[in-house]
Amino acid sequence: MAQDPHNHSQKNKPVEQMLTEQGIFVTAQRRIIAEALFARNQHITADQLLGLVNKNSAKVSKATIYNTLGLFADKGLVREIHINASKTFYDSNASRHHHFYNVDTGDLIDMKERLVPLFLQSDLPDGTVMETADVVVRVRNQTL
Amino acid sequence: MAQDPHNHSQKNKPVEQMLTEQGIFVTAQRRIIAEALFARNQHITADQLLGLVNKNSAKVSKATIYNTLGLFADKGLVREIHINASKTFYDSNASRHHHFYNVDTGDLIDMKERLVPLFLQSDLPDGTVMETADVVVRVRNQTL
DNA sequence: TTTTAGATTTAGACTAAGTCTAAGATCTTC
DNA sequence: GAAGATCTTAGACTTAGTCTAAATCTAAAA
Repeated sequence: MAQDPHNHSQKNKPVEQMLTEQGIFVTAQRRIIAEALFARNQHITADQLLGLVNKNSAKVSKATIYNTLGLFADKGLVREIHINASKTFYDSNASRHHHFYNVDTGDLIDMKERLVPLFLQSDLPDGTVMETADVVVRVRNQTL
Repeated sequence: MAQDPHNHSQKNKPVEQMLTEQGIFVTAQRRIIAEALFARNQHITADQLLGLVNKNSAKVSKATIYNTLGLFADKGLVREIHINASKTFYDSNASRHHHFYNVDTGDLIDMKERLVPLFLQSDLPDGTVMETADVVVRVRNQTL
């Protein structure tokens, strides 16, 4: 059940406030993870975040990284972007926007807002409500 | 390098023609896989296709299923739809359309064509060309 | 028709992202 | 501080997908 905090600039709030506003109980590990994750807008994998958080001495386990990213995603604080079966990014900017993925370089690039499609409730399958709308446009380097 | 055969009704062509038109050498295994895959419009996983093809006695190996689906995707005959890290569908209808994914039921549902966004070359990152544009809208069952 | 070289297929080992388990730690409230 | 809930953890486990190296197939040359 994703909330939609429309957190265009939540990165400026203390992470404690971000979490409590979404009804997330603040723990030491969640604070550490949130500090690392929301320090800036970034596209990061679970593994990269694990490394970042434990850079000097282990502080948070792999299971907690996954649990916490899942929790944050449920609450709408981060967005999961599934590129393929073995590449999932977490986007610390959860505001409404989408992505270009360069298959040659592996870069994930933000899409300009005007390119984002809108889906109305009436467009959805009967009896459903929207959770997330993800657009990934795969591009490759132009061959001259 | 995905081609775009715009194969709205390639399912009516003999599979041999579909493959040769895309420059794919026809082998026994590729014919078996293509027959099963393009018999109808379907969203199917690699594993399901492996089971379908080998229903009575083994005919095609797992490696060949993956290799062939990858080849067909490269040539634009099927579309890969990445739902999450452990769920990838192959869509035997490769024509331009997108999907709703119901997280409660696991159903993947075709999106009406008018909802499909368009991306112009000028919208893409500099020096890149579009490969595929995938839209997956995640929905959940409405709670009354 | 045999040879040859390249392409294809295969079994099964392997990889790695992510999940699970069950025990321990931590917090809340009485 | 005891009870009970929630959270964290190490490390085992699962599983989709990849890799490898040998065997097979194909087309066409000799």
